[in-house]
Amino acid sequence: MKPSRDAKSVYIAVATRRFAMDGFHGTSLSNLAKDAGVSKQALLHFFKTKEALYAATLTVLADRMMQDLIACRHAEPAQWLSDYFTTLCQNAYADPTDMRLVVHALLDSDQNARKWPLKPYLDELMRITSKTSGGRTEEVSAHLAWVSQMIGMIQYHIISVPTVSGMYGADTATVLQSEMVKRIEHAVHEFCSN
Amino acid sequence: MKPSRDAKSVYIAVATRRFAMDGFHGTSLSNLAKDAGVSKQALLHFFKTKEALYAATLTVLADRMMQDLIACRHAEPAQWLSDYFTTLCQNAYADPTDMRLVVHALLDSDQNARKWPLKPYLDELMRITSKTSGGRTEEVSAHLAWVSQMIGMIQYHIISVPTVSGMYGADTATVLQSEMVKRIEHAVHEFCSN
DNA sequence: ATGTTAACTTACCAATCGGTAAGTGGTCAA
DNA sequence: TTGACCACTTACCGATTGGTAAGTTAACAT
Repeated sequence: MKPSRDAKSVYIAVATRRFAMDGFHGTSLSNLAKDAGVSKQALLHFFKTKEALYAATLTVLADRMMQDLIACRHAEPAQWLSDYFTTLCQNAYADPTDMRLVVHALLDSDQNARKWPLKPYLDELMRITSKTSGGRTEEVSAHLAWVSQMIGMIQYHIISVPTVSGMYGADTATVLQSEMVKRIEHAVHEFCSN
Repeated sequence: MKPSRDAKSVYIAVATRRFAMDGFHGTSLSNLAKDAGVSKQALLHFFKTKEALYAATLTVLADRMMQDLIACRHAEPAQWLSDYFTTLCQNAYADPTDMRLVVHALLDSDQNARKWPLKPYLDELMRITSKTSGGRTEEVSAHLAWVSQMIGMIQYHIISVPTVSGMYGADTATVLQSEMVKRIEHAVHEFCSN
């Protein structure tokens, strides 16, 4: 056989890009096959259905986001969060794929009982949050609210970049990006020094 | 003919719900026709293509959001913003259609040169923002950053409700909602008393 | 009464959808 | 050498897609 021992992960990478760009319904197996340079049955050989391939991309996405979070580990939880959120945002400017995929998955999640693999990632974020001075002994929902607010403003900001750029010009969009990073740092600092 | 003098707006209403739920690619003309109780050619009689119908729903959406914003008018700009954002969030709990449609449109916007009808709405929000004590004489991008952050956290929060509810239970999701409204008010107050 | 027009309907179309069935060719253990 | 297996292909399927063409029906102005 060909040197494609990791063909499966290649297909997932291709699918990740397409699903992030066009969503589940906007992506066809033919498109994915064309992107990967194989017939669509090559995909169906590894993933029995389109749904299964989609689920696989979400699982890999969840692992990747968890890794990125761990990679920013810092003794000071406030610094950890600040580093992570800012690098998350900066990386997304270069490649918004992951952020777009998460939002697409959120929009799809209600119409079928699809399991959500990002829960461990959210739990870890809440665990770090609870160790900051702003976290204290409050309830879980308070941590969840803050984490939800942070990743919400980041991910929404990322997916709105093309639109903002079209409305107000690329220059304004660029300034907005640095402005947004400042706001992220400010939000972390304000919460943790509560 | 039937009393359907306003059939066109009925079709737009049906399409709004469907597009908000399933996105552009996840919605078919057959579905829309079935929802409206007519043949799909009834839709194509008013809107030459599926794209045209989608564009019409976005235009009506933009008008509706602008109206909702104006309806909250208040002499004090900070109060205006606080009232608007909280009612926007509260209404979305009962009917997340509009918020979902906006996010779907954001995700679709890069793959074709689709005009963005929500610009006047954003401009109005920035105008109000600039009149608060927090707005002062700063640059436009600063207002845009704050407005983007606010509607981002609200809309993202709304579309994530089903997922959060599935992950942490309906009770936690309910608590999260009231927590989020508090965070909105806090964010407005913090910005305007800068 | 009659012609026009708006608001539809039925019939139909090529293209594409996700998915099945049946091979094909290369690798590797025995 | 052989046979099993894996990655993959070609061929094909019924269903559905967005959209066209040609009526049909009712309201209304003349």
